Amino acid sequence: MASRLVLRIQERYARLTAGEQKLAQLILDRQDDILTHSATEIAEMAGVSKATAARFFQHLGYADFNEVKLQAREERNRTEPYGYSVTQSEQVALGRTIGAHLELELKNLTKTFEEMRSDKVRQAAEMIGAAPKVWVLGLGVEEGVARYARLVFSRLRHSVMILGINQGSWAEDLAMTGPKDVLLLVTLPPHQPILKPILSHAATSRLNIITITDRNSMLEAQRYSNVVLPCHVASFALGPSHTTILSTVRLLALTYAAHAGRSAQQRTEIIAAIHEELGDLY
Amino acid sequence: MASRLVLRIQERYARLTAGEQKLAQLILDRQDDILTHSATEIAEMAGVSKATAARFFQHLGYADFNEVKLQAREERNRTEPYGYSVTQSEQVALGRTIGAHLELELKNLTKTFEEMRSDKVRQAAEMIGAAPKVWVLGLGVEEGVARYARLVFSRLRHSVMILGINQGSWAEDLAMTGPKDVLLLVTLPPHQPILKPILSHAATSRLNIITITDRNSMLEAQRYSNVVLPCHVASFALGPSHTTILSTVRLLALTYAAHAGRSAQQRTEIIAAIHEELGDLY
DNA sequence: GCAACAATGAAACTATTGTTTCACAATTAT
DNA sequence: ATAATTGTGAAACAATAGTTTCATTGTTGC
Repeated sequence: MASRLVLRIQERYARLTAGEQKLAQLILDRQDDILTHSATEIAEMAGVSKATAARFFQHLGYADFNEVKLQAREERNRTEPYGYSVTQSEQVALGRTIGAHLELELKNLTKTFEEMRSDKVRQAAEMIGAAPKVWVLGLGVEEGVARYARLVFSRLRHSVMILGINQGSWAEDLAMTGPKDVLLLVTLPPHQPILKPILSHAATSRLNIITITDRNSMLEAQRYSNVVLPCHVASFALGPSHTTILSTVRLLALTYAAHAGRSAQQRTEIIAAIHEELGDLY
Repeated sequence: MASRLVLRIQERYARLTAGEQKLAQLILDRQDDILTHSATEIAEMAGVSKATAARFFQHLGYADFNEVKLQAREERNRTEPYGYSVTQSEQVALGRTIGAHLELELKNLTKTFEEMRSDKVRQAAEMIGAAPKVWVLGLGVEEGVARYARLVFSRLRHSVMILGINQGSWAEDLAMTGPKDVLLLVTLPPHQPILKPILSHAATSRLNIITITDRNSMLEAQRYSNVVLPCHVASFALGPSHTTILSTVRLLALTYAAHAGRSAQQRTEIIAAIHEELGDLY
């Protein structure tokens, strides 16, 4: 970091006075502190007076401390980098249920994304980009997906919230919505009746509605939505499959991330850093 | 890095004045400069007056610039040693996004289920069948999936509950667990530290643990789990893909439904009837 | 068009940082 | 020992950085 300075210190270290050696040692140990700390702070940390510190840098050949700071800054302006990779594979084994399940899920995914209109996805991403707040709503089984969506998007932008996070808080939450806000709605049959009044209020508040739903509900959804992203949700049992729904949420998030560019990426990095700070293990 | 500051700026960016946006942009572009440059210098670089800069930081909620500097310094000390584990999403050219996304998700699904051992899945289903209670646990992003799983399984059997449904309720919930109960754990990196004590308690309580995780975490998971169902979760960005995770939850539920037979089917019918009674629309 | 209001930079003002002076203590040479 | 020399911190001083005030310029709503 502060290489010139360090070299100079090393060269003269033996001949430095006691107080100066304290300063020198501190700087050798924590080179970056020159960039971020004032001479006064460095003096304090080393346990010497400001006067000694001022003289120290002069003895090293600098006109004043400012020259030290500028040189260190200049030297630092040659650094960056990172990389990353993903998962691997292994063996094969099979069971009848598994095979059938896989087949159906693959078919759902393939159909869904082959039919998906990229212009609609982009339009949705742009709406999210322009929204002061983004509200996510999923009732019943879809609540899980909604929470997932909210977390994924909140890594990419600010002000992403679950609508009605507390039972019966509809009124309070709806009161906070405003024009251009986006409502990301995830809904599959059975559609719950409470949805109607909520959507009606959303229309009045001039929210933009993005609906992720199944193909059969698509026409219905188009009546109240700005953008509909329809999915194939065929399933043997347990009601519709949410696998494709979740995948579509991810596609939308990916598209938004590409749309938002640097800002989204920065946010992601910061959140990863906070995770590290919290001690989360990768 | 000046993460808090950047988050705060992102949140308010749209509402900032022209001069403040110049400052904001500069800081977003060159986050480290907060550490090394004076407010005066930053103001100059942004092309605004010192006054505007001073006001800017106050509007962001800081008492003075010194507070900004100190916070940035502190964060740097916490996070500097590590790199960021974020995928370079960059240009998955916008038009190509859907295709690339589909391709990756298909690959994840295919690999996952081709490698999945049907005996393990059946064993897990049987454990669920024999359990007095089933607890579902997913932290962070996995919480959404956990809630989904809980709802899907609660349509098939009684006593399926989220573990720690209320923040900080770990102790109360864990106190309710008993031998032979099943803990269905969904966890992907970053694995949160709180998991450890919970699993340790679970072991003591003789819970059977079924873990759904990624292949890389598999070995680790085997140490504390009775059954591990590993998934491929490769992703361009946004952290691991949960699509396969969700699909595996469904596979497990399907397998359990087949295992439980008539009892599960009855329950599903009853719940459908209740939905109708509530007026939900199919 | 014209109030009312918000945003801004210049400059006054305050706080902080950095340098120099000076008195004195510690060391060295004689 | 004692004088000369060197290192040091306190404090005076100087230079900068940061904040606030105030007049001016836009902007918005009517």
